[in-house]
Formats: sequence, structure tokens, C-alpha cells
Amino acid sequence: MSDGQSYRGENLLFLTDEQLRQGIEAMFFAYRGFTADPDRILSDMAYGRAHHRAIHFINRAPGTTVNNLLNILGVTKQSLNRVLRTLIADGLVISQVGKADKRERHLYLTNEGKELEQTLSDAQRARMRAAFRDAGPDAVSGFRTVLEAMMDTEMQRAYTRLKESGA
Amino acid sequence: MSDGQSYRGENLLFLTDEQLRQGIEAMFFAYRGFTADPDRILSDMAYGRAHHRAIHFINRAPGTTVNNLLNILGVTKQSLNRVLRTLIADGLVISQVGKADKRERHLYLTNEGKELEQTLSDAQRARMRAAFRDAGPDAVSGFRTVLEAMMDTEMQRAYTRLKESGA
DNA sequence: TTGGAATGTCAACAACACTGACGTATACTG
DNA sequence: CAGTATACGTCAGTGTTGTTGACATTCCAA
Repeated sequence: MSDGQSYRGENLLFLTDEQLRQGIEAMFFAYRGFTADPDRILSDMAYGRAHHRAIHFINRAPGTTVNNLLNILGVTKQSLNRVLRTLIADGLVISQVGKADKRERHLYLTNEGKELEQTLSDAQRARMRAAFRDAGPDAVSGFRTVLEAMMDTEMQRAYTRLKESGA
Repeated sequence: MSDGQSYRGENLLFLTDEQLRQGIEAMFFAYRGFTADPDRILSDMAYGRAHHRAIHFINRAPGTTVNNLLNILGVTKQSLNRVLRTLIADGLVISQVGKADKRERHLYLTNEGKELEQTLSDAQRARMRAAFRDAGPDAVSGFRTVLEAMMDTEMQRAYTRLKESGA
């Protein structure tokens, strides 16, 4: 233990390629579980994961603009537009011309939209809750720490903003 | 604190809806980061994320059958087949008729395939390594615990099998 | 040996992402 | 006020990745 290299080796065992690969595979399998329940619900309607994401963040930040949503979701406006068009046509989302800046459209969920959001997030939260409960508070804290460190810098900022707005 | 309810409330603060929602959003943003680097590399070729996944698990379990891969990836065989066809045509993967059971095809990476796998996993590991290092060993342990609890049961089994085979 | 199960392939289609180009309304700036 | 930038929507085309359906081959068991 007097030698620096073996000391380093012992302390950083969690950074071996094998450990990293397990982390990668855990991430892959867990994300499948993470999306499985909402996906199942949505597949019965004419909606997909993209609709879920839009609904989630509109619910999270009511009155958000299209541009805002675009940055959070990280897709092109054409792609988002396709989704929004159907949600608006189906009466789940309302688009309202901005008062200060009339170029902007502010987005809100209708009651029907809120209902679907609730259904979807209930399913997703139930799984997350079970996982959190099984793992315990310390593990949950570590989970969040690693995920934050894994985000791109801009997404870290977006995530933090959302986190603080919801507290 | 003598009352059971407030005790419960204090101890299970990490299970509030707000905490769960933060976990959900963290998962969303982190997964984007998780796939960003390989996606960038692949977009220059004619490949996508599905090719990456196939290459990853063939590398992980050389000689695996199509059916085996199917269960791990959780897609239809037709979807996987399209990906495999291009990888085989491009000389990254070899498909070998089974000796015991001639219906089966055993899959292997060629040297060229191994090279691409290395490039992709290097990029993905680099991000995972940085996140793990920033977060520290305790956080990493919690991260893995929560992810495992979030998987579907069959995927937990698949994950564990892979984990043990690699140790 | 014959019928069914398992394994894998080919074809067609849907969802959702992308790029590029364009149009319209509004805001800002020199 | 003229010119430029911003915000949003849309049309057209393309690529990846998922789906179902139909089908060939191989294995196994009644």
C-alpha cells in the first residue's frame, strides 16, 4: 500500500472498464423499464413517446413557448410541430398567442390533456417509486448525482432550472 | 416525532411526487447524454443506435444466436434482421450456421466490427467514466442499485447474467 | 412420416427523427 | 421608415427503427 499505483488501483476500482460497461448496460435496460409503462398506455391511442414528452413538459411549465419546449426536448421544430398539431387538434393542448410578444405561442394543457398527463405520469411514477423504495434514500441520492454528471452541460442547466421551479 | 405519520413523512421524503418527478426528468436528460457521443459517431456512417446495440451485445457474447440477441434487445426479429443484414453485408458481423441446430445463426464480430465497437464504446465509456469519477464510488453504487430496481424482472435476469459472465 | 414448433428471411408499412426551403407575422434597430 | 432578425408554421423529401404478415428451413415428437 505504500506504492502510489496500487493505492490508486484500489481506490478507483469502480472506474474499471468492466464496471463502466456494467453501468452502460444497466442504463440501457433500466431506460427500457422506465419508458415501458407509458409506452404501453400510449400504444392504445394514436400517440407515441414524443407526445408523452411534450405533454410532460407542458404540464411542468404551463405557458411555455414552442421555442422553449424545443430546447428542452432537443428535437427540430418540424418534429415537434407534427406532435403539437395532433395534440392541439385532439383538444389536449391549447396554443395561445403571446400578449407581450405576439410572435410567441404559449402552450397549456386542457383538462383532457391534464387527465392524460396524470395517467401517464402515475404509471411512470409508480415504477420510479418502487425502485426508489427498494433502493433506499442513499442509493437514490447517488442515482441522481451520477445522472446529473452524465448530462450535457446545457441539459444540466435546463434540469436545474426545472428542479428549482418545482420546489 | 412520537407520532408515526410524521416520522414516516420525514423518513420517506425522497418518495414525494416532486422527488419522483425530478428522478424522471433526470433519467430523460441523462439518457440523452448517454447516447449522444456514439450517436454522433454513427451519424457519419449509414448506421444508427440499433446498429450500436447489436454490435455491443455481439461483442459482449460472441457466438450468440439471433434469438438470444432478440430477447436482450427487446425488438422484433424482423427489426433486428434488417440491422444484422447491413452489418453482415458491410463485413462487420459474421453469421454462422449452427452445428448442433442448423436453424440457428451464431453471430461474431469481424476485426472491422471489433474496431467500430471499440470506437463507440470508448466514447461512451469516457462519458460514463467522467460521470462516475465526479460522483464518487458511493454514488455509483446507488446509481446501479436504483437502475437495477427500475428494470423489468426479465431484464434484471439478463443484466445479471451478463454481469456475471464478464466478471 | 407427418404436423407443429422454432428459427430466421423478405416485404410493406407506420412513427418519428432529420434537412432544406419557404411564408407570415412580429419585433427590433439604425 | 427600411431593413434585419426572431418566432412559428408548413411542405417536401429522406433515413432509421419499430411494427405485422407471409414464407422457407430445420428440428422434434406423436
